[in-house]
Amino acid sequence: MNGAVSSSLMSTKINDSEYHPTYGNSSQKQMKRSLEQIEYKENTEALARFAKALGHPTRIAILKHLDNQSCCFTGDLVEVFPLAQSTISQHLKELKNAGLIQGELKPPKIKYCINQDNWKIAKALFQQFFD
Amino acid sequence: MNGAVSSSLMSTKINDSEYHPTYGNSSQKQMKRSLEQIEYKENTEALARFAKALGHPTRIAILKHLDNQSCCFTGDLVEVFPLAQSTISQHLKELKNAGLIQGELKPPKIKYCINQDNWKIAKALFQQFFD
DNA sequence: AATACCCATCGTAGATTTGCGATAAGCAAT
DNA sequence: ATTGCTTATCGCAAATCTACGATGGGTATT
Repeated sequence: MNGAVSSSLMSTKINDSEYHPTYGNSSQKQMKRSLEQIEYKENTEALARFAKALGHPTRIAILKHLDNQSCCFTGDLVEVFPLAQSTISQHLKELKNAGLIQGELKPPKIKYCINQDNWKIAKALFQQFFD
Repeated sequence: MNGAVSSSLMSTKINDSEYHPTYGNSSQKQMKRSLEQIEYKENTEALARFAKALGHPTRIAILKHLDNQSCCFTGDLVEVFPLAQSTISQHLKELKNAGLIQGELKPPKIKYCINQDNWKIAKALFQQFFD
């Protein structure tokens, strides 16, 4: 059901133990929050997921930079932004998990590019959402 | 400089003490975080701000609902979603602060609609972002 | 003025995010 | 095997987010 989107979203992931914001909740410990899962429509979660990834100016800026340069290395970004290398790396990870970018080993560096397939999906989702 | 966008974004707000995610930081207390403000390009923050507001499935669903019904009351949403009234209200507040919706007093209720002006701005920003 | 209705706001708890420095992990060359 | 370079991950602290119940505020109506 979420096949086309989610499966390709994860195409760059190494394993599945990555960050997954599960709305509703999968943990077993007692909570204040309602236990009942909220079921959202078809593309609602996918769109929210993309939006969440875009919800930080640094990540927007990274994507813009990637789009301009077509590709770049982590180190390039560290020089562009006044943020620690670990912080940049974390933002890259989130963008990767959201499926918006992909990394390619270019030893000793890692080259990041926009993930064009998912980019198109995201674009379509936003376009459709805004009518 | 951010005139056209930001000023209209705030058009539905009552006062300015609302939530403002200031990237970089305005508080004076000692922090681990870098004190230097990060300056982002023109529309980067505006886009991130819209994206952040869209970054939760419930808010996407609320907006879809508003778009279908063209308008609706808080109470309607409370019936649609398995969430507390206060939670719905909070999501509405965030959407309002982001400028995506606006409220109109319709005693004893409050009628929420899409803020068409800012909707167009957001749409344009995302469109331009995705090329 | 008091009531009733609807909704916002407050206060709180737990989860998540963001940031940093420090450390580990991966790969190529020596 | 060791070194060097690059990047990911860990562990922590502070801030923010999400959710709830409880309370407060505003606007008719009685």
